[in-house]
Amino acid sequence: MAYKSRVSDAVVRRLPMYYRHLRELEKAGVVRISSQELGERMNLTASQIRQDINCFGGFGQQGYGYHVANLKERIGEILGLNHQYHVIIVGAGNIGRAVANYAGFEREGFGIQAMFDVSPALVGVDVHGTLVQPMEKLEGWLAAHKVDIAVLSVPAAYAQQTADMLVKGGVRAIWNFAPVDLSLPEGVAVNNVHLSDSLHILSYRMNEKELFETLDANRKS
Amino acid sequence: MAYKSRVSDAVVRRLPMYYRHLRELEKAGVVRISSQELGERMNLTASQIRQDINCFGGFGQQGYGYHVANLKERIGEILGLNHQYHVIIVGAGNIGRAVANYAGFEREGFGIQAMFDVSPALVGVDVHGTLVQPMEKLEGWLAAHKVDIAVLSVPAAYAQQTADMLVKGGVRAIWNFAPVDLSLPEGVAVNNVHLSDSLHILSYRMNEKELFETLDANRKS
DNA sequence: TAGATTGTTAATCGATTAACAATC
DNA sequence: TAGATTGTTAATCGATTAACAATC
Repeated sequence: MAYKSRVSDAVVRRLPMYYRHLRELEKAGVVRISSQELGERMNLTASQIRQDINCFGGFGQQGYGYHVANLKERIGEILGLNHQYHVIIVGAGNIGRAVANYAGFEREGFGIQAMFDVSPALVGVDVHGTLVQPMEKLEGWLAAHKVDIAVLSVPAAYAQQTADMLVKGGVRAIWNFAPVDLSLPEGVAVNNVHLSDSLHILSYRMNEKELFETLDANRKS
Repeated sequence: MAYKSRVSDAVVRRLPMYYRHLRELEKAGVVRISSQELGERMNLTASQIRQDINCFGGFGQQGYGYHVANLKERIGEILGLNHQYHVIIVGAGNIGRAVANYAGFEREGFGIQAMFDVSPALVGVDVHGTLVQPMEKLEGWLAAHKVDIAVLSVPAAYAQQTADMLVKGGVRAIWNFAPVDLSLPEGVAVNNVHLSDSLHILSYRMNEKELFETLDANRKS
């Protein structure tokens, strides 16, 4: 039976945002906060915040609000940030290397164990302390090591077949940077970073007003 | 009066996805497609596809479906991909450089005109044919050149103030990679690529089942 | 013309907001 | 205790799906 998430995507997408704001508040020395205040800060309604948080339990206290450090901790746990993850990067191009060099992830428990690429020019190169291995070694690595998360940053044309190999090798989650909608079996988590989609949305937004002026004008005539 | 988008965010987020799939179909030599078939391919209902497309006009034909190349072209126009954009990159760290090196954008009309960074180690470095300039030159550059889009890839702590300077300098759109929710005036478009949020969502999803088993167990007791 | 498939209106479903009783 | 603010139920709003008449 397919596992059906109990929490809507809309809520899940807001969780990291809560975490970010709470971390900032904690750093700023704020001890308690009401849903009202947090809502003003984040541009959400107080009601929505209380609903969101209550998907996971009652972490507040009537008459008081939420304890910032505690709520941050709880949401961190909900996000799975209290675990350690073994991460590999498949595809050591611009994006793969940028992810590897991003120091923050290591600190948060996402430790990069290995990197792979097809290009002979990249094989053997040291990226942030990890040597790039040839792609042929990927299958063997998966057989010999536990890998929780794979960063998939290969060209679009190879993304699906590489993902299949990762899944067969026991990878539980794929952070997908290839501009492709992967089809994966139940139980394997994915999240996409579609850079070009994001840029296209930006260019849509900057032109929307003008676009509808044109469309409306055409409809009249 | 604030400009209110006529198209919901849910629809806008699907537009680049349509564009991607139609481009693939065109490349594969598919001439026409029905909303039914496209829906199966994209995991959407036929009804939703027709509703989405009709936000912008009737691009199909009864009894026939949609002409792939034509619809792709129309959606490209809707996304503003028929324009040329002047882009600058502010912050030449890992992400800024990865974006600069990504060849696809240049081809799509997003031409990188300049790059800026505070770090003396980066100033003067050639990134994909563009020399990194010191951050002090940013204000002058904005005064002297038309800039459509700024890629904002500076540390979180400097993101808002840098964005303010960009807006003052006439930038119409910000592609924000800093893990911050910027506050910007009406009329300036933003789109965020929050990498760490995305990774946190992934880690949530891979742990959700287990999380609720724990939460449910705790509730019983 | 008959068949297919859109464009569009109506029905349903889910997410957000409002309201308020519970309780710290 | 009185005041504040949550947790939670009910009302509203918007997005998705279904249905079907229009039309190629």
